[in-house]
Formats: sequence, structure tokens, C-alpha cells
Amino acid sequence: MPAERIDLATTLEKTPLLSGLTTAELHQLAARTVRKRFRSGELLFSEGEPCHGLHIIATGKVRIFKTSLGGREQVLAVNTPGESVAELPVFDGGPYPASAIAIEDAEIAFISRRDFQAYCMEHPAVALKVLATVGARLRRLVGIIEELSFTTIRQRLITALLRLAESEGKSTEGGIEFQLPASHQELANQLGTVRELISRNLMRLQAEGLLEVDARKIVVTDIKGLRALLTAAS
Amino acid sequence: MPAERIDLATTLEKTPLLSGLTTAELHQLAARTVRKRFRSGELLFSEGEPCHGLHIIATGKVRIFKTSLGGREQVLAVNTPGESVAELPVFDGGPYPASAIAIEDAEIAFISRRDFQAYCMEHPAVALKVLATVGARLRRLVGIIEELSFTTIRQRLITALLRLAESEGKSTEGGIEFQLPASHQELANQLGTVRELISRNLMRLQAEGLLEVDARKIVVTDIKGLRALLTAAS
DNA sequence: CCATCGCAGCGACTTTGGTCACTCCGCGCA
DNA sequence: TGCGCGGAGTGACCAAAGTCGCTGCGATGG
Repeated sequence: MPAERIDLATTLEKTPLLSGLTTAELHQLAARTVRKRFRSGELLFSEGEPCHGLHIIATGKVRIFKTSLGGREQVLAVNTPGESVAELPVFDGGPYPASAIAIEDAEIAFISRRDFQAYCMEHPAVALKVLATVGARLRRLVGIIEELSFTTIRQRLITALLRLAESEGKSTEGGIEFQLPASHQELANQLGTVRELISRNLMRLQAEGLLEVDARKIVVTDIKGLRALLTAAS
Repeated sequence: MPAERIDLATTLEKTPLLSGLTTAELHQLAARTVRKRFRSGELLFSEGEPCHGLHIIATGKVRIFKTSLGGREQVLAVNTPGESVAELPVFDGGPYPASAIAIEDAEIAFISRRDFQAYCMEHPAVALKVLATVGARLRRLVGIIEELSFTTIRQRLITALLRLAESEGKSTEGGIEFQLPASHQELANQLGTVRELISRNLMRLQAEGLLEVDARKIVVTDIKGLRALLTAAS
């Protein structure tokens, strides 16, 4: 058995979707997976294409998004190693509802629809796991809907900044410091808007003395003030 | 065995979620369901509550929605008999992501989480069915996100009108005629906006000669023109 | 060393969405 | 008959979002 197979099995082992399987079962599944490689910027699939199988990310990052006629993008999710992509169309037989693109070089374990469905029939516990992860996905989508429907871009930006500050921020004398993980354009796509508004709103927050912006470096000087803006907002 | 049990079994039989089961299996499941009744306007559950089980609509209509602090509502789905509600939190163990309210008097078959999960373990085919219906739900959510993110209220209203014209419209000399199914307020909730904008946009379309509004009666006089507005829009 | 390119900043402007504060109408009911 | 109420229409106004067009900067590569 080639090293590649073993690699795949260890990859599969680390995905929550399949946790709790015996190694024998994992190898059995690994035998049916195909390894694919994608360069950064390459599409895994496009919206509307028929769905052929399940993708599990071994390395790299994948962004799931919708595109409008006018060229605007709305990001639905950014997935990292261990996560699966497009669990759902695998089961309902429809086309992909959105597109997926590698935003870093990525290695993907691919399992065909038929194989994975068959596997779920034999291992109902896996089917339930799939349901659970799909649940998480659905929650995120509802969250996006909530944001789009109820909040202003300013508020969405603030939430995003607070999240970043918590996860990546380092405390310095000036305040909590971190780098924006992507271009303004990308951030705009995630918040469902355009580049200029990110720029403007960042400047505005700076003018209000809540943070300092230096290109991509952000220093939050008044995190309580930021939080207050979220709850106090009309 | 009381008539009620038999009723439940026939209700279950008609839900796509469970189609393909033998009658014996249905009765087995029916034995574990509880019948609940809700008056129009009554809440089935509220956002954030822990989820206790699966609801299957026997009669009536149920609206799933999110509420904002400011009192605005965003409708996520309106479900009718045969459809199930909240399949997902049943499996991922989290709280309900949204609230559900009966908008007509409704009878609901309720199955507890434990029972339904156990049932899925024994009948993997049911688990796959659940996945398929969840898939449909996810598609609708993605559709909502797309609308919210990419389109104006005017466009959303037009799409809604076209959909209604197709499903409920009757051809008359004047054009395609139908009744709005609900108040402007309710329509606004579904489109993620407020009453006034529905009113205004309807008036605007009337002024443009595409349709005629008389209280809740709509007569679409130029359906091609309406469609054109959707595709031609910037 | 200059040309190019992608990213960011920014001002001026338009459109869209939303709020407020009314009015009007029809209906049921005391 | 008059009252209240809910749904709907509407004008004035304001804030948010989006568009356009430009500038400037820094990296990259001929």
C-alpha cells in the first residue's frame, strides 16, 4: 500500500465529520478517495455545476461564495483543513448552490457521491455526524442573513474587527493590535459590500478615536467603546 | 389503538421526509409521536430555546423567522403540511436558530430528539432523506442571502410578484390577476424591509404602467416588462 | 530606472432604504 | 351613529449604501 493512502487515512481521521471511526473503517474509506491539488486561485467547482462528490480539505483554505451579475461577491464561508465542503449537494442531488475557490494552495480528499452515500447507509453514525456539521453550516448562513437584514455595514465591520481582535489580537501599550487577514476588497466581499465602504468606515472609526489604522495594521485603542457601539446602536 | 394513532401514521406517510417506509415502520414511529395543536399566532418555539424534537406539520402553516432588536422581522421560510420544521437543531444539539409561529391553526406531529435520532440510526435511509430535505432548506437560505446581498427591494418585490403571478395568477382581459396573500407588513417581513417601501414600490410599478394595484388585488398588465426589469437591472 | 499593476484613500455625487408623522378608508361593535 | 382599530397611502426628511473618478504608494519586472 503506497504512502499516499496512509496519508489520506490520517487526513480523514482528523476531520470531525468522520471522527469516531475505527482505523479499519478509515482505510476502507480512504481506498475510495482521490487526492486532488488546487493552486491558490483555482476553482474547486462553480455554482450551478452538478455535484459529483464530497471534498475534504487536507491543507490550504477554501472560500465558498456567490457571485452577482454585477461582479459583486458574497462570501458564505471560508473553510480550513479538516473541514468538508459541499456536504449537502452530495445528498440532495442538486447542483452546487455556490462556487468554491482555493485561496491558498490546497490538497483535497475527494469522495464520489455514490461512494459516500453508500458509506453513510452502512454507517448511520456518519450520517448523523454529517447532519451535525451541516447544522453548523446552516447556523452560519442564518447568521449571515441576520447580519444582512438587520445591521448596517458599520456594525458588521465592527463585529468582524472585534472577532479578529479576540482571535488574533496582541495586547500592546497602545491597545490590541492585529493585521487585517486580507485586502479590503476581500473583507468587503465577506461583509457583502464594496471596498470603499470598508475604507470609509475604518477611517470613521479612527476619527472617532476607537482605533488606529496603518495600512493593514489595526490597533484597537478603545475596545469597550467598540463593543458599546454594537449594543447601543438604534 | 385509538383513531388518533392511525391519523398520525397517515400524516407521517405523507411527509416526503419519511416516504418509502413500510406502514409497519410508520406505525412504529407514530407510536412515538405526540400530537400538538397551535392556534394561529401561537409560537411553536423561540429562537435560542434548546431543541427538544422534530415538528412535522399535519395541517396549517408555520412561519420561521428571525427578529431584530428593533422589532424588524426577517422570514426564513413558510412551511405547509407535510413539511418538517427544525430538522437541524435536532441533530447538532444546539438551540433553535430562529423562531416559529403558526400563521394558521395548525396540528403538529412532534417526535422527541432521542427517538428520532435513534430511528435514524436504525433506518439510515431516513437519515439520507433528512439530509436531502435539509439540502433544500439550505438552498433557500442561500437564495435569501443572494437576494439580500445583491438586489434592491424593488427587484425582490418584482420577483415575488412574478412568482405569485405564476403560481396563483388568473389570466383576464386586463392581464394576469391575483391577490396578495398577506398584508403589506407580512410581505415586507419576507423581503426584509418595511411596510412603506412595499407600498411605494408597488405604486411606482403602477406609475410605470406595468401593473395595477387595487388594495390587495394586483393585475399585471405587462409581465414581459416586469421580467425585463429583473435582467436589465444594473 | 521607469512602466505597470494592484491596493488603498478620498471627495463629490446619486440612489436607495428607512423613519416619522400624518391621513384616509372600511369594518366591526358598543 | 359614532368610535376605535388595523391596513394602507404619502410627503418630508435623513442616513446609509453605492458609484465614479481620481490620486498616491509600493512591489514587481522588464
